[in-house]
Amino acid sequence: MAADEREVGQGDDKGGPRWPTVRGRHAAAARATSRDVARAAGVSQATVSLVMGEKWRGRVSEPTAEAVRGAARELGYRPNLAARNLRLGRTRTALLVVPALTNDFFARLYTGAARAAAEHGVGVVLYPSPGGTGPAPDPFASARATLDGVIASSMAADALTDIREGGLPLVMLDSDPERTDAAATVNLDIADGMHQVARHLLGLGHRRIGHIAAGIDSWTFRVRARALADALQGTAAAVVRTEHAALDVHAGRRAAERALTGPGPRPTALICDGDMLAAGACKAARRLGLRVPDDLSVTGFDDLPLATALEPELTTVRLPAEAVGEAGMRALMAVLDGKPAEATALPVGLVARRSTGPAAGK
Amino acid sequence: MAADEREVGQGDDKGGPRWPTVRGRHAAAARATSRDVARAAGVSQATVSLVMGEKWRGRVSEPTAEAVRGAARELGYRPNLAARNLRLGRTRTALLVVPALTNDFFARLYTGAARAAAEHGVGVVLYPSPGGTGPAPDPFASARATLDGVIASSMAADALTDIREGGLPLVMLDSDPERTDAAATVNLDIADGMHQVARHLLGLGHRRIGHIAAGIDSWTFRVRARALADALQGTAAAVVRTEHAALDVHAGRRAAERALTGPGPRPTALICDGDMLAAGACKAARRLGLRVPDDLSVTGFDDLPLATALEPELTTVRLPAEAVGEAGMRALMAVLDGKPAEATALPVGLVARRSTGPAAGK
DNA sequence: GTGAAAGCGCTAACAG
DNA sequence: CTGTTAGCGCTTTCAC
Repeated sequence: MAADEREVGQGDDKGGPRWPTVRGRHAAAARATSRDVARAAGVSQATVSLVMGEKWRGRVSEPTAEAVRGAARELGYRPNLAARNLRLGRTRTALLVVPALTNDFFARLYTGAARAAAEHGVGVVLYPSPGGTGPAPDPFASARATLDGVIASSMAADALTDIREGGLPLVMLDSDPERTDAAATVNLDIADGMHQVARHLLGLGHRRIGHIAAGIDSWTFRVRARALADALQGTAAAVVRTEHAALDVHAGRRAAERALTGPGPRPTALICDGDMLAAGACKAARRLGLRVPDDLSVTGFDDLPLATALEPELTTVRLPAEAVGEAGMRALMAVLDGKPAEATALPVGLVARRSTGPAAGK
Repeated sequence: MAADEREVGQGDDKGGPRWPTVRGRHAAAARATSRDVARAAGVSQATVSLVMGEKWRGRVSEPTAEAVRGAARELGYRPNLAARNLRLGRTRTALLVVPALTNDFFARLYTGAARAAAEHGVGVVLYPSPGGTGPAPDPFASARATLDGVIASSMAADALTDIREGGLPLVMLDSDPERTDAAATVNLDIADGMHQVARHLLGLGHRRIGHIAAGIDSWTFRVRARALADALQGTAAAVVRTEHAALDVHAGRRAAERALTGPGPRPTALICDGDMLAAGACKAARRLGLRVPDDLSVTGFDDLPLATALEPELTTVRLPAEAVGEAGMRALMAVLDGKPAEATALPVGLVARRSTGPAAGK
């Protein structure tokens, strides 16, 4: 078929208008190549390459350059990326692996990464790993692009073996900074975020705390549990109940129901590992006839748009997702340039809204 | 620099171990090529290509094939995609252009498209257009991959001129089926969805309806307004108020406040162009001391996870996003195969939940 | 200041 | 059954 296409596209190489013409079976115009442009402009193909690559200063005369640009415009010339990539051996493209698309955190992460990449003339291809935080199967099958490097966010440490096999530089985001062979790491100060939540609740007089934890085995959630325990250490408060849930509203609601109706004293506050879980907790409260925040305080984590879609709005921890994406991409660029990459931990901040209030009397 | 790399990687072409070795400035292993594999297996480079491409049956003996596979594994050989793409003239990669990443609809769209693509051995690269539904600036700068085709969802008709310039086959999703030069179109029966909403509310006795419309100039929202007017035509009910809002919760809340506090009789039901707007409407109601659904019924559109994150859960219109993505990708595959693509319109369905109820007695 | 030429790594036709 | 060969379109020396 490729041969057929050549036949049709180049059969009249030495006469008649070569372009536009029909290529293959669907009526798509055969793309002009730099040789076509050269011919049209009456220059050599190399000159076209020089001009199009903005490398002509002092090598090609101004009128010639202008002629080339004109011919290129005329023919609708667009350089063939496959050829350029092959020749250059690099693609100026990075892959961003995320466990989910649905989550606004990752959308913002992408935005930041794409911005930083653009500054370096690099593109970003998103790969939502089908297995969530678990093993990421061959992203090269999906994002078929040849890649210069990979950034992965919030994945389990061993989820990236397939990807690492590609031998590409890897930057890990929101992941265990210890147990990793990534070239660089960018993290959030998750522990501090949880400390802030705990202090906030402590200050409001809460002593019996329930923890709605994400039932996902990844660094970011392990840190949350540990930090919460740390923060409560030596205070009058304690986690009286921990319930695990998948990261969605329904699972969060059921976990919160368990936490609120289980044996023992009822928690006056529910700390949730994510805003989605917190939304579920709010639903659970309402169904149990508890008012938020009067009877029950609820905190989230992430500050997704969901946090302000609810009423009352969620007290939660704001994660600088875009900054993480930017820092991650910059780290990758540094690695690609052979510069040493330092490990970063970005600050996070509690956003106090209406879902938390003073602990109910007693 | 590229020259340097070649030097380092291939300087000892005729002696010593060629692989692994150091390439460029960062310590990444130079990738083995099919020639390296051929040398290691003691066969010609073409044979390697045949074996790796699963095209060896009846052309290469079993032992030879096994030797090649062994050598490839040994060397960690991965075919160079840039080279393959250049040679084949196609990349088996499609671009999916969406106006937003944050929206679960588009996440599901991607899932469906990726599944259908995988069946054809095709990859999907996601391009979240920075300008939302507006003009999509050069996605080729971002997704640097060479592409075989483009699928665009919910974009303004003239937002794709840059993309179309690439001369690639284009399939449009959730877009005006008339005013388009796309090779194929896949749509949702949005009008029917709005009709269902109207009938539902009519049946509950609502006569004064407010419309919280998306202030976005795209087909999908124009249809909603028109269909609503159609559906109410000749009934006892009418749209007493229309307010426009950007597609987020806050804007939705403000628009709903305007609709509920403006002059004239207050609507007993608010039809919203999207679940996010409906979430805003619910917040507005609560702030105005109105109970949903007792004092005010609210409907959404899309059936995002947000719809069930709220309490009460939203009555909304479920859009088969994954099916749209699948159909879109299949249409693109058909176009690429030169087959005629038929225009499709997928059915949508009302999901009645707790945010709608009987109209409050006059 | 411009052109000629050498490949990047791969596939597919063709020759043995 | 296996090897040789001719490029895909581009970038980058190197001659002129």
